Amino acid sequence: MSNAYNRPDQLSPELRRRVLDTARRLGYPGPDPVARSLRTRKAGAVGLLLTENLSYAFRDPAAIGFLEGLALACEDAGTGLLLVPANPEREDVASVHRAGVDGFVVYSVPDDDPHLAAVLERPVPTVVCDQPDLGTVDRVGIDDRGAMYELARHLIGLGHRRIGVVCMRLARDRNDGFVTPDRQHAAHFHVQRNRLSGLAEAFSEAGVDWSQVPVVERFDHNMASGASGAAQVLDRDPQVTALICTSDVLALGALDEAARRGLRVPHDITVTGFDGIRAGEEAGLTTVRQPVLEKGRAAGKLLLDAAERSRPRSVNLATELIIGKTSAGPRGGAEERWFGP
Amino acid sequence: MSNAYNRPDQLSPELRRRVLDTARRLGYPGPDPVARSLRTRKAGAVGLLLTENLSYAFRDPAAIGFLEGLALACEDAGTGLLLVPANPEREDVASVHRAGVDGFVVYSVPDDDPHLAAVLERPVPTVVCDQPDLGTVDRVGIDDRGAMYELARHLIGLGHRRIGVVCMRLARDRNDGFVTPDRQHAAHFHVQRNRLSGLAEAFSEAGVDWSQVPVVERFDHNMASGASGAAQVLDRDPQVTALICTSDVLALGALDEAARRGLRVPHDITVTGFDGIRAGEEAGLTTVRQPVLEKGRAAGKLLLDAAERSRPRSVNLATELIIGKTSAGPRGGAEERWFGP
DNA sequence: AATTGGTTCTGAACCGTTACGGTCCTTTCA
DNA sequence: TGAAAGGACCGTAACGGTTCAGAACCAATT
Repeated sequence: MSNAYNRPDQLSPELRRRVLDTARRLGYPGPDPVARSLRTRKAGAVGLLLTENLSYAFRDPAAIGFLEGLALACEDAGTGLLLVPANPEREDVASVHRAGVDGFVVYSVPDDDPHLAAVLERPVPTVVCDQPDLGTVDRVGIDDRGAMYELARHLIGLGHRRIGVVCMRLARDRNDGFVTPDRQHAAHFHVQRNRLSGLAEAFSEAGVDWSQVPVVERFDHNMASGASGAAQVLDRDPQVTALICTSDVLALGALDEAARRGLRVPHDITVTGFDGIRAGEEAGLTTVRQPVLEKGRAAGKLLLDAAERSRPRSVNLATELIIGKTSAGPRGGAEERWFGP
Repeated sequence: MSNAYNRPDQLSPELRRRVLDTARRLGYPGPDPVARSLRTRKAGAVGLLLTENLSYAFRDPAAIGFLEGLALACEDAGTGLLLVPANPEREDVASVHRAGVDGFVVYSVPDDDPHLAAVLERPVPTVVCDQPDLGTVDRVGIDDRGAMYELARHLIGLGHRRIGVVCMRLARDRNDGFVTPDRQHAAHFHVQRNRLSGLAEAFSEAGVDWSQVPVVERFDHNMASGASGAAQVLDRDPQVTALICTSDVLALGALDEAARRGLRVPHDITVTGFDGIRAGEEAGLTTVRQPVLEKGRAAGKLLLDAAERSRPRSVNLATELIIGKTSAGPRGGAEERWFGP
């Protein structure tokens, strides 16, 4: 029976035809995929866990790029890609338990996320992305800290000392407002924590008292948040010469807010982002480009190669500092370069 | 055992604790989702079948919108969303057979696609989207023909009689070039066939000989195709006053090509699209807006409500004609309105 | 003391498939 | 002609859970 469908070489064409015929006559719809999966211990799919509402993945350009890369890798391997619903509001981990998959990719969730914990308990290979290295599972990411450090050095070189920062959410609780150093340090989102720490390091080295730098957090990740975050920084300190955003989406919002206030970029104020999305490129945004598609593809490859069960691997992809048209020396002041201590 | 995990009320807390304890001690990772699915006959996921490489879904704005809507519906229901790899090149239907899902959503595949046939053979509820009404399964879509007819009437009202068309692929075989009336009529992509037929009807009514209208087909769906398609039309007949594209992405490419040729839009030439994507909106494109997100959501709802197994439903969503800045009367000629026969 | 009712717990059947090993039949070669 | 070899076919045992019937137990009622 099974052979008739899956292994035509194991039986005569005669019998095969007869079996298939009667199967059809009896209304047999073909082998049941779930039963097959149980028996063969292969689900033919990998699960993707994201921190956000499923639909968010389709609204954030960087997430879309990641998904595209991951889908590419799955496609190559003929595997399905199961988007696991993990509503961050409810602590409903059942969806993770219910997912019939051969492995998980976990993309940018807070390190204390219960869904992540649930995934790690499942006895399947896992790849975490944009997360701290857990030591027990594969990881793919970038050097967020180093990349942001480099961007900061660029701004410092231009002469910026009085800056403001707009960042994405740092933890699972909503905190739309200024961020204490404590909260920065304890941030549960690995990516944001490292980007901020790269900034802090560079500016501290340049003699800036980091604890005095206004850092504004926004829970929602969209342009409106970038705009209102920028507004909050500018209201607190209208003298800032540079607005550093931890994502391009936020930076595009900040550009909107600058325009609304009649500030010319980069003459009156410098704005920078992070990610290297298309819309940012078109706006000439100074940013750090990260290979989002490659990240997704690498995660997929890592997961699907898990056959060679060596010890957990950790790959860092290269980033590139893009100097666009939104950064320049502080207004008025002569372009003052900084050459280190 | 099962009860200890899933039905805490069925046994004493004492026993439950003991069972869970020994389970942990024995390294039992919790109930196996696949085995559970087999027994309960519920996979907790819906499958999505697209005509294109999986990764394409993340590159086309309309597809992304659809996915977002579908993901939203799945999220509400706590179901997973399985992207089924259906490489259109290979006729490899196995992925459809292997998918452990409770139902399928089929999005814009050619009506002779073997994957679609495979889905229809599976004994699970199915919703087709942007497909002809099969009568046997639920359907969601728009009135492509009517919407395009309306757009055509707008152009006819502006005075356009000499037009060219750039459309997406009409069948599974690649045909980058002019399209015969036969091929138009026999097109396997329901959406494209109906959009073209809406155009043909309106312009025929206006006295235009449709068989003389240059219609160019492009297999790949991106801006470059739109540009080269527009170029091919303009090379054949430099006198056309309007370029009608069957998608916004193609239209944006056509705008590029017009600019390259020094044609001012809409003064020298009118360009129209279809879909109502963000980038088109920003470009002021005249187009038909269709509610892509709603389409996805409706498809998901239809599938997940399938409990009430009434007869197959068919829903049409409303579209809206958007008159942008890319359409105007033909150059030189006085704006000449057409009031019907 | 026996019956009733209710709760907690145990065991077995089943979901549909694939893997495996055994039987049977045919062919080949000494 | 008989033995060995090989191919085709078939039956059965898991895979790991859920469900459900009924056993066992305890308390309360007749």
